[in-house]
Amino acid sequence: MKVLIVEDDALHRSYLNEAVRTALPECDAVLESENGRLGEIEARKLRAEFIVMDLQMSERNGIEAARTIWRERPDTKILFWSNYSDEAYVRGVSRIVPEGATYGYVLKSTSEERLKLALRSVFLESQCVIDREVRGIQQKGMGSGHGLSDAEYEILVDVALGLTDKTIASRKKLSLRTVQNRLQQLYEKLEVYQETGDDESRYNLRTRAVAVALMRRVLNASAVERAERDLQDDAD
Amino acid sequence: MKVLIVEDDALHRSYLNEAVRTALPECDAVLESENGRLGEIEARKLRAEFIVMDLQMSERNGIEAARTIWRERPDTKILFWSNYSDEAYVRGVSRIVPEGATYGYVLKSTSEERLKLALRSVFLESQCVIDREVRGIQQKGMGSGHGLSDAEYEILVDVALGLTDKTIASRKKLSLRTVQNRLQQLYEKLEVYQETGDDESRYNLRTRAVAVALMRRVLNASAVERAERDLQDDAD
DNA sequence: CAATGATCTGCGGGTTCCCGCAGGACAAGC
DNA sequence: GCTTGTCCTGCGGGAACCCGCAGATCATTG
Repeated sequence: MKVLIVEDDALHRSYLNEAVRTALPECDAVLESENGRLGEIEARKLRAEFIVMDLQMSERNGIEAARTIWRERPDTKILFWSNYSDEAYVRGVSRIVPEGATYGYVLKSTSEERLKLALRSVFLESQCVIDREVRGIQQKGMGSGHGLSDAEYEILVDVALGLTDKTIASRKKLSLRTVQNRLQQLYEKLEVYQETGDDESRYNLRTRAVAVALMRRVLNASAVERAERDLQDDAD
Repeated sequence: MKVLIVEDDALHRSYLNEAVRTALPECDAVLESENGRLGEIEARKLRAEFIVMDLQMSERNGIEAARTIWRERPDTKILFWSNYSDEAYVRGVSRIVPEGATYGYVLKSTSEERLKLALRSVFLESQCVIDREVRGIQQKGMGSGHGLSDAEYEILVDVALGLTDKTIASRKKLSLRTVQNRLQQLYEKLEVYQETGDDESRYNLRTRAVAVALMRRVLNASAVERAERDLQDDAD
């Protein structure tokens, strides 16, 4: 049994290494990579079955790395180990996990016990382990209150990329008006409106929505980057 | 001599603690806070002269904490200790450092030696120490090539907040047309234009500029948050 | 002084956005 | 069947945007 660690912070890397060794005595090799790009290569070379991986790394972040790894072998078990439970990351992860794959998502702030437990649960028992806090974020998506539906999130990303309504319409095969309707929904969900209708201090709703999404951590730079690549890709 | 550590990651916190104790044997107390808000309170209570502090923390980030601390006692010596050298952070820091204050900016990836050296230089010799990599980013601002001037950065932030041209004009006491001119400059610097002028795949320049700035790390969520607070403040 | 350049400002137009109103498609329920 | 609800679509107008053209200010330089 071999475990691959993908993490760019040296301190956390050695901490993880130690945790893996003590939590999984049946493991006979622990490999390390220090960013997503190297992680992918190592995983391919190793045919790794068990990976624990950071999100937010410099070269290529965890989500992108995980996506290509899972594309090659969907049965790989991956434990994500992240600083934050931002909606953008949580959404990003659950968007790429293949049908029936087992994975975990634990925060770096959780205790060593919980981490070790998660390692055993995910790797040995093929059980998905998601931190309570992360779970909360995940469900906001469906909950009636605020929290964006998939359609709304999609359009948010397109807008954040800087596309026009018309472009979005043709990409998504929708009428212009439909796109604008969805934008309207999005504005409501994000509670974006013209503010003091007076004469001053108005907003450009489109960019304001992006700002609010950023501040609420619904969106972040790496989500935009991922969308950008997808855009370049299907530009053929 | 007392040193205050403000850092939300437990591992890094204890690593820092150790580094401070060995690098500064003349130091007789090392205190710790685990986010910006608590750090401010602790600094005030302690009348701390020496602080080493993380940027990107949950409750209140390092830049905001440093700003209030420096407002109360501008002679406080602060060593920033950050994961990234994003332009947004570098700019954020140099924007708040008071006249003649001494500070440092080192990356978490630098060696233990360099860290200890920086601790001694900043705290004992009142010498500013800025990592080479960070320095590079800092100078891009003035360098002829790309890299935004202050005027351009200012307008970028206002746009990213979601303000209208007109609103920006009245806030900055400029004519509408001037604001639009600066936007034009900004678009050029960010290399943002309509792309394939054909019929498809056009951009909304305004939001596209924000997207590009995000991807180039000129802007990030906390920069937007800071701007948002400033906006609320001078709304009187 | 004249000349050059950078910056601010106004005008005018074409385009895009924001959004109310209104009609059509389709499903669920009394 | 009729109603109610949700979603997509078109029309039209007012506002905001992008931007070329042009005049005005101000600093620098030969």
